[in-house]
Amino acid sequence: MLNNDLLERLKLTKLRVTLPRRIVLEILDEADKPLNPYEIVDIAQAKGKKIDVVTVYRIMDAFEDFDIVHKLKGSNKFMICSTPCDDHCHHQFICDSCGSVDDLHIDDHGFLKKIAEKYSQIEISGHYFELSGLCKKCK
Amino acid sequence: MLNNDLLERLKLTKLRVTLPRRIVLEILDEADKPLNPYEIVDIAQAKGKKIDVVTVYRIMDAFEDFDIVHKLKGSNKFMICSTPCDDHCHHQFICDSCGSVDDLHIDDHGFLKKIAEKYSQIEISGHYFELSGLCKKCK
DNA sequence: GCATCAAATGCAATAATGTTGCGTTACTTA
DNA sequence: TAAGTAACGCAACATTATTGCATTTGATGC
Repeated sequence: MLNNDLLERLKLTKLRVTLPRRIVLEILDEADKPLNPYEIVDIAQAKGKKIDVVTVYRIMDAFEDFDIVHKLKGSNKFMICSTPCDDHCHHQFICDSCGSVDDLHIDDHGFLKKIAEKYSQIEISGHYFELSGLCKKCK
Repeated sequence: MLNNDLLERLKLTKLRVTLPRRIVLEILDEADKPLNPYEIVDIAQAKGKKIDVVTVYRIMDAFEDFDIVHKLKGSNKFMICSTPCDDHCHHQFICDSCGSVDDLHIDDHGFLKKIAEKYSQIEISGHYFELSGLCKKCK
C-alpha cells in the first residue's frame, strides 16, 4: 500500500495521481536502495502490475522536478527524497556490499567554504559528496 | 604528438605500446575535459585515424588498471591521471558550462573524520567529492 | 454521475551505449 | 627476422534511453 505521506506530496504537485505513479512511488518507498527504471518495471511485474519503462522514465523526470525523488549522480538510480531536497547539495553513503543508500546530514559547510577560498577563481554552485564503505548490516 | 611523459608511463606497464593506445593517450592528453569512448573515436576519426569503440573500451580498462587514466564516477568519461591516483578518493570540480574538469587538491580530511565520527556505525572506505559551478573561463 | 479535454500511458520503432566471440594483425623478444 | 601472443577490428548482440503517436484515464465543470 502506498503510504499517505507520499500520496499527499504527490497531490500537492500539479501532477495527476495515476495508477502507474502510485505503483512507482510504492515500490520506491518499499525499496531499501535506489532503483533504476528497469528494476522498477521488474518489481512491478513481480507484483502483478505491468508498467512500461518509458512510463517509468517519464514519471521519474516529473518526480525529479517536484523533488519527490532524486537521482543518484553515479548511476541512473532513483530514491525517494525523504527530506525536501536542497537542489544542489547531496551527501550520501552507499554500501559497497548491499548497495543500500543513506542520506548523510551534514551541516558543517565550513569545509566547503575553505575550498571555495582556496579555489577562488571558480564559482561553486553545488556539490555532490558520496561516501562508500560498509553499512552497519554488512560490516 | 604524444608527449614523452605519457609514453614513458605506458612503457613502464606490462602493456604493449600499440598505435591505438598512442592515439587514445594523445587525444586524452590534448582534451581539456574528460571524454567517453565514443567521443574518443570521433576525435580520432577527425584526425584521420580509425579506432573501433570496442578497442577504446578495452584500452580504458587496461589504462585504469595501471592508473594512467581514471574514470569519472558520474559518467563514463575518462581523463589522464596527472598525479598517481589515490584509489578511493577523488575530488573534482566540473564546470556546468564548458564541462571542463579540474582535480581539487584537498588535504584537509578533518571533515571526513567528523563524518566518520558522527556515523560511527558505518565503515568508510572511500569517498567521491564533486563540486559543480563555473570555471574561471566561463564565469 | 456524466461529458469533456488534456495529461499521461503504452506500443513500436529507433538511437545510443556496452559487451562478447573470434579470426587477423602487429608488437615484443630472442 | 621468425615465432608467439597480446591486442585489434568486425560482427553480432545485449542493455539502456528516447521519440512519435494513437489510446486511455484522471480531473473538472455541469
